[in-house]
Amino acid sequence: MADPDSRLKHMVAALRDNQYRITPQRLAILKVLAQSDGHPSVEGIYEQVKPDFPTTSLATIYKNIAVLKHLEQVLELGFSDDSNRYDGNKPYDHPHVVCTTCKTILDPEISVVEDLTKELMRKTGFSITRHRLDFFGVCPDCQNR
Amino acid sequence: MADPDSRLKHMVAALRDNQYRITPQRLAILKVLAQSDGHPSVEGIYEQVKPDFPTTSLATIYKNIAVLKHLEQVLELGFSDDSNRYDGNKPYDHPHVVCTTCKTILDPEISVVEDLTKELMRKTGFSITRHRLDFFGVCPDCQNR
DNA sequence: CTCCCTGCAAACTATTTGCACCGTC
DNA sequence: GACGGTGCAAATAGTTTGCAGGGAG
Repeated sequence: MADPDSRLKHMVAALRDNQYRITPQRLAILKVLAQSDGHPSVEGIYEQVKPDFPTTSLATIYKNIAVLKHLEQVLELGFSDDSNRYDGNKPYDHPHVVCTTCKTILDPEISVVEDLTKELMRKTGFSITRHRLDFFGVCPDCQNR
Repeated sequence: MADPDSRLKHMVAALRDNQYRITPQRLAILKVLAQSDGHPSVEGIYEQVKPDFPTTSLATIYKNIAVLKHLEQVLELGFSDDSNRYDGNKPYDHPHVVCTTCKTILDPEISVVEDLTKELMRKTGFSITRHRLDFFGVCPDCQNR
């Protein structure tokens, strides 16, 4: 995992470079995304920002996420049956392991993804540029209950 | 791919076995799902059923899909940024290759999925029961334009 | 001082639900 | 004939948009 503090600085720089202003609310959202290993939801970000900015609205969270997605500074994990989750640490495609009980999301180490992509391109003729690899199950903690 | 006709019979049998009635509309929806290699959307099913049943409503499609999901006779592929797609031929988890231009969805042959799952279970301690593996790119046809 | 950003409320859209009539079993 | 299914319309929920005031640069 990247150092959260350097991730934050990198995100701020990316915003400045593109003439986006650094407002306190925006900074608070960035901090949540840069520090979180937990892949927070919009609601989760909202809850974490609220203590500092009680009047914050969900619309602001959504608007900022849209900006960060556009600058490729956050990875959006959409789950059609659940709320979206966001990864500000590794804003690029990578596999996830999801606990269906406690909703924890892990970033496992996998090496074969590139090979797999190449194999598929060869077999299908597609030029593949993105992927979404999710595995669902129950985490060790939830198994022991 | 399974023989569409035998898939249809299998789906009808699954419904009968669970005391669901076979209405003409329901049968029409089953046919679309059993025969389609194209992984249709709700809207797509709707369009294909309409010619035979002009008064069909989307609600009926949704209700029937809910039944079929419950009986595990259809695989739902939710895309948070797009409408859901359905696979009635292979109603179990398997990888997909999606063309981001024409929205075609292929079922590629991949062998390593089981190995990958086992590796992840060993590394993470999760007990993994489901997966969702999507690769996105541009299909050969769309590349030549 | 300019103009982007925020936050409220209203709008939107895909999906779900309620209910009366219809048709399978 | 009983009761599950259909189809219309209304409800719902997550997300997006419009707009006026506030604050970063």
